[in-house]
Amino acid sequence: MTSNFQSADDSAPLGFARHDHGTCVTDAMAAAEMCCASRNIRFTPVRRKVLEILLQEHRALGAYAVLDRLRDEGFGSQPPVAYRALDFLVAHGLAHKIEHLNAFIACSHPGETHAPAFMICRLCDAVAEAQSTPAKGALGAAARATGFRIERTVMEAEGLCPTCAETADV
Amino acid sequence: MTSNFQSADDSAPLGFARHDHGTCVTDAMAAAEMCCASRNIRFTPVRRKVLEILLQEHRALGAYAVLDRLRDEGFGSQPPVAYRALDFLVAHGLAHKIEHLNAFIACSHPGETHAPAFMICRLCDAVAEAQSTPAKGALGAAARATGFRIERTVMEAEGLCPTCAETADV
DNA sequence: TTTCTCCATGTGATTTTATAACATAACTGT
DNA sequence: ACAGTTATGTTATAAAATCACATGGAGAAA
Repeated sequence: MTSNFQSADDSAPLGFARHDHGTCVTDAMAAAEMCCASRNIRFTPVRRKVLEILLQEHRALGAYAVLDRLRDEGFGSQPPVAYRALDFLVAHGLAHKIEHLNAFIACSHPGETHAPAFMICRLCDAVAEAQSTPAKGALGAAARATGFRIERTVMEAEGLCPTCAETADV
Repeated sequence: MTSNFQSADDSAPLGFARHDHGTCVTDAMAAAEMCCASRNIRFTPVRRKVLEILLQEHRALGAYAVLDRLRDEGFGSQPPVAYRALDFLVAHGLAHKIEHLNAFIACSHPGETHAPAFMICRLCDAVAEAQSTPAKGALGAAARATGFRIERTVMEAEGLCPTCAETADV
């Protein structure tokens, strides 16, 4: 079990809006292929499969949820298999880790170098990715003031997505 | 093991700068007492002790590191003891969780409502707390644009603190 | 003061998340 | 074809977090 998994068909939340999920997965996979080819990094079957899983589910997925799906597809079934593929995807900007959830999600803007920021709905677990500009905000100012050299940022907002916010309202 | 614990004496990194650690701990504890009293919440011995531990260490500490110290002080030695006290402190703004490290740190600005942002040195693990202004940055703009209602933010910058940046430079 | 209730603590067991260590296989460049 | 490197598979274990339930203490109600 583990996967009651039907969102793969047509529409699913991205940025809290509905969209054509079928082409979105296909397009993203194609973009990832290109990205890996141009950078001479190896987009192996496990890695490809993991990205596909993340894209299809289109929400943050725990490593063990990914692993379940990998096992179903005939890949290795031990944690390192999933973690290694996920680490690869994260390292190359094809996926991101949501620290607050200990979960992973496919990147919405692959290719571009970017500092992602996430909005995470605490009710329905939908996740939207936005671009942050760390250097411009209060954090950037603090870093400049203290001499801290920023290499990577984690920006996650927890709250209510538009849909759940409406429902929650009295 | 577990506690080579001498930073409690005099000076330690806060905001990557040295400061009088003795009075800093005392002052912060006093502020916490006041804060709890005025809010009618119970600042019990375990909770007090955990905050004291975090303040003394003055860096991000894992729950199990805190637990080790609690045991040494004669408190319960099972994980929930530490997690419950930490949850309490976090819930009331007396401490924060650094998601990226699965660790906890005493708040530098207790009392004030605030959206903390952290700068975490990946070499020496020093952590500095700054104030962020989520509503003003790119995240706030994205939230307004999509209708997302932000309740809490996690902002963590990983990189090099001034000291380590110097050392790391060629 | 006694009792009741609520909240906090203590403890054992378990779940979830992540890594270490090592053997095998597959690709890369020569 | 070979050596060197990089990826995969597997066993085992570590680290982080929660569940479930018993006990204890403070304050309110009788």
